[in-house]
Amino acid sequence: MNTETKLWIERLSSLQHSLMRKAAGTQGLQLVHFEILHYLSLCNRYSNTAQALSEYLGQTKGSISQSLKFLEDQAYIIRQPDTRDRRYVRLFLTDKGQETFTQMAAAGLVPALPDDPALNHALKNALGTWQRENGIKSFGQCRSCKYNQNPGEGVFYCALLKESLSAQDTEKICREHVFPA
Amino acid sequence: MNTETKLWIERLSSLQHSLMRKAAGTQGLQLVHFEILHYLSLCNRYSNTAQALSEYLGQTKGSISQSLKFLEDQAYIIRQPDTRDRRYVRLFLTDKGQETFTQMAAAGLVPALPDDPALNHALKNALGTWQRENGIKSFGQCRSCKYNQNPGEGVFYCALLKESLSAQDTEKICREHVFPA
DNA sequence: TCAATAGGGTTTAGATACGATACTATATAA
DNA sequence: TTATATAGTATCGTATCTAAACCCTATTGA
Repeated sequence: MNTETKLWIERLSSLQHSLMRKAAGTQGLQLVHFEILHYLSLCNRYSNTAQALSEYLGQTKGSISQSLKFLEDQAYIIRQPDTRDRRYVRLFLTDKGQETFTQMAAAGLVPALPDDPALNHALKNALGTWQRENGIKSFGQCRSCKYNQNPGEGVFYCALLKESLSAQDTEKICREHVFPA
Repeated sequence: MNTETKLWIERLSSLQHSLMRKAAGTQGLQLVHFEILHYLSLCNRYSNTAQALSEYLGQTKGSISQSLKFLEDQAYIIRQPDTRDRRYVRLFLTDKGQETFTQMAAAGLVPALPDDPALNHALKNALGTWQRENGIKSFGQCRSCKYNQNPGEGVFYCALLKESLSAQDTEKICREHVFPA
């Protein structure tokens, strides 16, 4: 069993946690609120639900539901029932929510990292391993998903959900994301 | 600003959080208790204090103090005042604490990662950058610290605390750790 | 057709973490 | 000797978290 890699990830993880907690505090928000706004600014149109958030953040549905209630009361997000499958409640950032998140991110409160392709590659591998061994969702970008197809120039297609995607769509993170084998 | 690297680290971080929370739950412990036992099993003899734990886990002293009280009441750790500087209270795992932690770790409840030297190297760089730019402690192993010297075969010396270290000592993580420039 | 099952979401209650503050005690510096 | 800095503890109010029970909707299959 390797311990060193986990050590570094744990360390980076707890550092990022405390730094983001501070950043959220400057806007009168809790860490989890910042994380939710962050997720909603990243996820695609299939993944903007409470359940997906619960899986992404590793918290129970109930806890997420409470946080969403707070964020809706404060007008950071809106909740809209899905018209096709009325079990789903779709989540959207309001202008206020988008602006608040952008401010926090742009204020440099969250530390930047050097852009290292080798690091990205290695982290992807590590996450892929966890995903395979623990049955956990990876929430990667569509363009790194095994279901993503590229039939023409700038045209993409999701073989799982059977819908066409724009180039911009493939930058979003998705609940159904699976790494290629 | 690079976003992709941070995304992967956030994802690995929240995954590890929820997996470790589950692992702790199997022993009737909270996540923070598991993290404290973990830290105490890793840190060197200069770093086994409440203050160091507070810095390592990014939580307030008060919160850590409460958790330590619980762990001492349950006989997972003992607290001993330092004889030289009586402001310090040194923390030690009891046999029960060590055994409990070993069980959780060995049960495979915490996912393993592939041992990737490139990943370790890249993570070290990222952490070093954060450390320099945010004045945050890295808590690395002594053998990767700029104060660590190697005057002879298997003999090490800490130039900061001016004490000699064994090879085993240099595997421990230290509150005073600083990456070389 | 209609029960059975599964999935998404909410609510509630109890436990707990967290930040802030005040406080004690020890060591170091001026 | 006084002032300052550091380590730790105790307490209180707020808000989060988990777990469990529950509701609603969609799908399955007999």
